[in-house]
Amino acid sequence: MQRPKGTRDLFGEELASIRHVERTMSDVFKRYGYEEVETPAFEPLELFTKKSGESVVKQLYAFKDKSDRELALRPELTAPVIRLYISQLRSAPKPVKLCYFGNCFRYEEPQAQRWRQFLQSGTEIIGSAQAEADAEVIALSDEIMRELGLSDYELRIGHTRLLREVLAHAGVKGSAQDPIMRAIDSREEVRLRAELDCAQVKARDEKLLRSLIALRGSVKVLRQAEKLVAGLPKAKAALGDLHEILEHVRSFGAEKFTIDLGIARGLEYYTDLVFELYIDGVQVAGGGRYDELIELLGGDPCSAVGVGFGVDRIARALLGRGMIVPRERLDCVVLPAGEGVLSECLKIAGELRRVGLLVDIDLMGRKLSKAIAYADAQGAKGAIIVGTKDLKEGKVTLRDMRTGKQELVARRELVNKLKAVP
RNA sequence: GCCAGGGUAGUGUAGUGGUUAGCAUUCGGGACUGUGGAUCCCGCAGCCCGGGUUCGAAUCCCGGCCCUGGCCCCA
Repeated sequence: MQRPKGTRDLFGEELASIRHVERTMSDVFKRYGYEEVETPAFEPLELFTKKSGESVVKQLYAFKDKSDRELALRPELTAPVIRLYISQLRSAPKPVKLCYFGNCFRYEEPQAQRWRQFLQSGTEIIGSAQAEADAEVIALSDEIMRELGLSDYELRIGHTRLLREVLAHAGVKGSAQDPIMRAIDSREEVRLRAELDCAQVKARDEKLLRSLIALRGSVKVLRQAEKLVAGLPKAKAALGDLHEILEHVRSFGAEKFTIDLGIARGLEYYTDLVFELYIDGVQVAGGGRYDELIELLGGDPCSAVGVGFGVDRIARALLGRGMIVPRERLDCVVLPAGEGVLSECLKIAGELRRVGLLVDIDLMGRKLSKAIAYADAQGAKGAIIVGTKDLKEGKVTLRDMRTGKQELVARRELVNKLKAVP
């Protein structure tokens, strides 16, 4: 039997790396005051089509259950978490700060760093329209990367409302902006030109737009952008928002970012701030503000900002750098030597495990020489050899697997003796 | 969905029409009936699936499945 296409079996170093990433994220989320939530792996199909339209159905694992309900495996976690908020937490004290981990599913062709089932994590701040909320989400993302030792990541920050206001000024309104936003996001000159022609954008506005999306760099580019949109108060306000967010980001202690006004995230639900995080050219996280999604999904209008992380991609980046998570070593392996000692071995293993030691025991009925080789192969620090003769005298042999030194220890002292060893 | 390159024991590989499909490693056992990492011996285990061509296919052809990567899109 083969695995379904685009899925993976996880074990060994790779799984250890993923768990390490999850643990680190979980710690940071908690430190920032987020509460963990978990939602079902499948949801009503509508939850995902509402925000992105029918076009996403072909990238969904959508199906009907035995009662003809239209369902889909979740392709991402923001919409389910927002659904949870609307149905269970709408009157919780604001802001509602949630974090989550979970598998997501997309029916796409697998390729590098892209699978049909993958792990996402993330956070959402629901109920705050303040710039400091946007800034906290960015600061948290920065902190996670630094905590993981991936401080050479690239953080790009942009603002979709800025671009949309410029388009609105040029006479392109509402959803007519979407194809243009996608073209901007693709960074393909030809495609953008075609879309702008199609929307009959005037040369002057096109020039303004092109100048804006080409802006990239430090806070200095905000000044240039301000000059460009001087005559457009709404666009200027969007820039002011971005400026304020970045001030707060710096106060939070995150200095390392690039302003990139060409980030559009066309298909997504982002309304204002947008940001993306890259490692070695691979996007590992993305986020932003989405002030319309909650209403779209049937809740009362409410602002929200959040970030999603590609857990597998981040774990892969760690492995790619040789940053392997050291495996916890067994404290000892209990080895029966001779007849009639097995039950005593099982008792010893139980006692040691109950005081928190990492203990294995030979379950293969091996002879002592093979059993010691097994203990060695498992990387155990020590072995406890339980022999017929020693046991009759109420003793067992304690062997240091590294040095090979052995000592006889009274059976009664064994637990305390081992507990004392660091 | 499309494009390119691939699929031989658990892992890594040799094998281009006729081989008991070889090697290394891993795993289990033994030499070594209470002492490991060495050595030697034994054992388990494989041609992705289905058709076709042929006296004969791991090998050639077709289809599918899966893998690696690219397009689209995205984590």
